[in-house]
Amino acid sequence: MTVIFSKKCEYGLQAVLYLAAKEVGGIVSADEIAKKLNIPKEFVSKILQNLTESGIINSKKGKSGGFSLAKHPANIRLIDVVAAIDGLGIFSTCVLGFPNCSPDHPCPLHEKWGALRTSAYNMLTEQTLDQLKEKTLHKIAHLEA
Amino acid sequence: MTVIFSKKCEYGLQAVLYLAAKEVGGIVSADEIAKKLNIPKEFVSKILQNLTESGIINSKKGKSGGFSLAKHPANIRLIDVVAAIDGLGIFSTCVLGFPNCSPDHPCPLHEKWGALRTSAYNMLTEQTLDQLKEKTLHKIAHLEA
DNA sequence: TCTAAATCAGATTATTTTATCTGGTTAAAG
DNA sequence: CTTTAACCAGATAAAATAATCTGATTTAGA
Repeated sequence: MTVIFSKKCEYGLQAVLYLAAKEVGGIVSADEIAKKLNIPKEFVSKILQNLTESGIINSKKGKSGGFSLAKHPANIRLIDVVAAIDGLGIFSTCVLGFPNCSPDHPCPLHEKWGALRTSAYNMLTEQTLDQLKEKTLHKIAHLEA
Repeated sequence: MTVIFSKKCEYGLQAVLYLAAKEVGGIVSADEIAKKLNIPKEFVSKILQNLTESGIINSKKGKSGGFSLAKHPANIRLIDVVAAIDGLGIFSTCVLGFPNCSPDHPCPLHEKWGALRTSAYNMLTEQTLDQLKEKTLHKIAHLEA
């Protein structure tokens, strides 16, 4: 099998989208996120810790604690989450795994893949959490089915 | 880090491109492929065996044996190699890892990602080994640098 | 015929990724 | 002040991927 984002990154994206779909500033526990998204709790907790270190979300300790977005959802782009978890290597390394793939020594797919990759990068840069709120709410509503 | 194709698939693509860059019908040993592409020999051997089972390449045993394309390079598409090694799951599973991602219950990126994914699929379907021969030769020429 | 060079098949090892566990710290609420 | 529900930190385990090893078989050529 092949992958675009690591599981960590997929879960991280799901989690921040979930946070954004709740009220702004709302605090949500890792337990709730894990249950609603069907993600292993311990795993998502670790990911949420990472995102807290990255400054994308805030954490509140102690009883009735949990996580909330660190910025307004209009100011959190999907690419920020990807960069924090998987890094941006996917947008620069050679799709065929050739070394030194560059305009000077391009791999056979350099141009064609580069164009697609740029489109993907731009899309992830344009899409912010607030723009996806409605769609996220719809998706979440159908998760138990 | 994140990945598009598995290492197996990257190496497999490199290997068939290499075979196509050599004369049609030419036989190349796993050893040569491994050395030229800087791929672990035992690993690429296994991959070449897989591609032989898939009918993409032929193998010849014994002394002066090796591998050659099973069809004319104009009839081998990159998507064929990807399908044989990684499968086509990447073109159907949800980029965010949500379950049941479909037109009925789309994830927040369903449409936008779907468009990009289709472009990628089409590109890999259109590109055949012969079309990439010149570019492959150029890339190979600069691999030792 | 014998040897060398190659593929083939299956097992094994190493590394990375994914997931879990254990115990500690924090803080709200009674 | 004590309990409880949460995050936190680091270790560990499990699974998947990447890589290697061992020995067998095949075949061209001296």
